[in-house]
Amino acid sequence: MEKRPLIVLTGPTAVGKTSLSIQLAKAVNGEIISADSMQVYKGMDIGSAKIMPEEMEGVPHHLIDVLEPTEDFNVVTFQNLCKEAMEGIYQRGHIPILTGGTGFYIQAVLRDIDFTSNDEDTTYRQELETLAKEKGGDHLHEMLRKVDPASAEAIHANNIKRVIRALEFHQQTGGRISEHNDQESQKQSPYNFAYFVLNDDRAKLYERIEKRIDIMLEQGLVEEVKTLAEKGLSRGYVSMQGLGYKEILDYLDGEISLEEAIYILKRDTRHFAKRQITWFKRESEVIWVNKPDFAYEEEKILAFILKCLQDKNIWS
RNA sequence: GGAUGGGUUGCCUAGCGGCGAAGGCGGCGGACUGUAAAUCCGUUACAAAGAAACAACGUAGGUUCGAGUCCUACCCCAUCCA
Repeated sequence: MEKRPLIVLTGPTAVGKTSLSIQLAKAVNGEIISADSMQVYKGMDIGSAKIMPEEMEGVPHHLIDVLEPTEDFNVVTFQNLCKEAMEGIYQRGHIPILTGGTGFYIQAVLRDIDFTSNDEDTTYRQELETLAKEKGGDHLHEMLRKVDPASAEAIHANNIKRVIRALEFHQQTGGRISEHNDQESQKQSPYNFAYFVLNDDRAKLYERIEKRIDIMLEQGLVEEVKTLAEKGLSRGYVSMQGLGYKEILDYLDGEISLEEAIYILKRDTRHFAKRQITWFKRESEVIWVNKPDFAYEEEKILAFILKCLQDKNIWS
């Protein structure tokens, strides 16, 4: 079977993915799928730096504004929605462009990772969470060591979320997540893809991040979060874990000053960008696009991307 | 001018005679396969392939086997009083 084409355009937060993605989509007659864990939520526009309809220039966008902030979102949901969107795009004879900064989500689709979807039952997970609170992370880690030593070796005892997932996996499937992960990591992508990572000098990137946050505040980030809070959204929700939301929520709750909230937001966004870069460095077959190499000119970057697509024979 | 508190590695801060100096922040690096904008780990004077040695305690002296820690003088900072 012939592999279908897929373009990935990603990079750390605030590098300028959105604007480039529009130009690219227009050049290749593509449709954009957002690989972003926050832009899926309605009413979370400013803090997630969501693209607005008037900025789309007629390019179709998918997976933006599809969930209420009260709903949970995770890789599996993303994977399903994304595949669905891709089917439609292929049927229309277009090429999907996966854009967004959530590396894990991109990987899930690109490598078609199998998450052995089990039921939605979260009681065991909740059990483990209370157990962790009562007996500590080391206790859970010991439990894991007994059923899946390789995972216990790989996952630090303090990383309770991942220890819990490994235990949950074992409980649900009877297998070991370490073995499952090994298998999945061998997989070849079912797509004929090109994976671009837009990047910039670290100092420049950090400058852009801080400037963007200042703009978000001017645009009314605090008001946006206040509106969400009035609807009953609190830190317990997945959506409220987003940068810009949790910090402002703390401010609105009177736990920290606005000044502190902004400081923390900027700092954590810098950290986040660094983590994204670390992720992309580890991904294989990525094409790095460093903005300074192109004198920061979007036309030059676009020309380079188009040339890569040709060389890779994406449309064969 | 006087009183008091203080000057420790990029910043904050611990230390109360054994310090080859703890911790936090920031910086840098890394992990990640159903919460991923989440969660977690490592590292951090300089030079070096590595070992050893040397590298931060305002300055200058002194006491002591040994001083960031005690004493003296001086410089600077903060607060208060004139």
